[in-house]
Amino acid sequence: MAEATSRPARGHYHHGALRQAMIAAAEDVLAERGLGGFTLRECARRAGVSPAAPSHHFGNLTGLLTAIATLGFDDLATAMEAAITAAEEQGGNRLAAIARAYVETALGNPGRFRVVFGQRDMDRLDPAFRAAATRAFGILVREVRLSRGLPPLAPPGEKPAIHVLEPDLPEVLLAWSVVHGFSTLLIDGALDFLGGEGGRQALLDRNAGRLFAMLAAALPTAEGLAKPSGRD
Amino acid sequence: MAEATSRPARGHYHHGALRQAMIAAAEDVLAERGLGGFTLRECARRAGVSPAAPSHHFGNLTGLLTAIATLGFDDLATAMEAAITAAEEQGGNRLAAIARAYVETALGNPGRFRVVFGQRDMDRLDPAFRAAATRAFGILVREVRLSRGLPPLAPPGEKPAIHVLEPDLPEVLLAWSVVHGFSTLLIDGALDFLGGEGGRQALLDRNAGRLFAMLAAALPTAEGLAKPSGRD
DNA sequence: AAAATTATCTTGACGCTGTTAAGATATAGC
DNA sequence: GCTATATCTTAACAGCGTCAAGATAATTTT
Repeated sequence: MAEATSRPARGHYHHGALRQAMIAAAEDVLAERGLGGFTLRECARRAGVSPAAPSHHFGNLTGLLTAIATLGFDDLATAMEAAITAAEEQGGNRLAAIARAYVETALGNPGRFRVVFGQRDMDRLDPAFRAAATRAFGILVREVRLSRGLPPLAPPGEKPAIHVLEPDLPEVLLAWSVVHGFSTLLIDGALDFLGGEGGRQALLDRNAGRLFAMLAAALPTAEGLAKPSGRD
Repeated sequence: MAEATSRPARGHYHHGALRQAMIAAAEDVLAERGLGGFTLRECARRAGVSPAAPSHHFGNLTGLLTAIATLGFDDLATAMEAAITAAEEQGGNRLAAIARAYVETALGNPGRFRVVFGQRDMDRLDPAFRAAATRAFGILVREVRLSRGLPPLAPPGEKPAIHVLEPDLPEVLLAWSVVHGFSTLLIDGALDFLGGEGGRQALLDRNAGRLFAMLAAALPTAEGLAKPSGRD
């Protein structure tokens, strides 16, 4: 689909919007063939340009993958925030909601998820990528703290200072590890031997409830400190 | 190192022990260059044979990676069992011990760990691989049940029937997800932005204690049920 | 408006990869 | 000692990412 986002106007030269066409092609290839079947030449082919063309926009393959990873991380954050909104309205557990959104996103496009977490060369120090990563991480930190009855670290909009959250780090790591681990185990096929009907999605549907409920219950609530009294 | 496990006796033909030489070379390459820098030709080069030679022993690259993955899974299981033994003698928490062993193994050779979990084409249905995977999974299931005060599913030595452990599946998934997620986040560099002294190993050392303690505490103990009656 | 500059894309080539077919050589069986 | 089989080499193939050089389009300058 999205043949090339815009055909070469007349001749062969000057695609015009190659950067976004390459990204669109890359997303398609990742969705169709996964990360293993992903090649720069195939993306260029779909965008209707020569293999050397993308170098002007991304430098090299690493640059393209970094761009994809940035978008992927952004979608991850967006999916989590949407899940929070939905949970707020329907009164569900917020932490379980973002956990579900995280795994669902990974399962929806495993190739892309693998790019986000650097299963192939990419630049983790790229500013845009770091910004997307920081945003998603900030959501997780905030929700973990809320789940424990603690106020957010900073007013929304500001990026959280990294060293400030040190005290909560183990709790955040627990939450992230659970959702990330479950995601990777699922998409890498490590759980396929469990069989059952419906494949991986069904495995998620069957176990997500209890799994994330245990996660939420595992985070120790801060009782005596701060304003809000913890329940339990 | 381990130049070729045994030099070509005289002429160029007939290495003699190519299979194990290839595996040794592959382990070296994975340790040195990681999965991204891993190639079949480089392994063949180190083993002192032509690029086409390994095909008689492994079929193709997938076959070699499957063999490596099998050994990797076996080592994972061995490390976990050794950790249990150590924890028994020193009175530590058994579940925390195998969790630590799992992450430590992953961090010790990330390239190999990635092969085990199929970041590159391999045959997950290979009998030897499945046996190794089942063994490691069996250890995890047993320890999760012990941690909850439940008896093992089957006498040691017999392979656990998969569908029997269904009731405990969420708990097992929680444990596996935590250790696997923490491992992959570490080796993929997703936590590097947290900075701190000592890098990833230090990050593990600093957080493993509370992280795995929370995991152990999160597994609900089976208090009154005794017999294998379903609960909840 | 014409010319010069810059950005963009093509062509062609390089060394690398995994895989295959055909031939050479060593080991094992008879 | 001859034959059969397993093992390895050589040579070639297509596909990969990348680079240098040249062609073309868009933009800016004059």
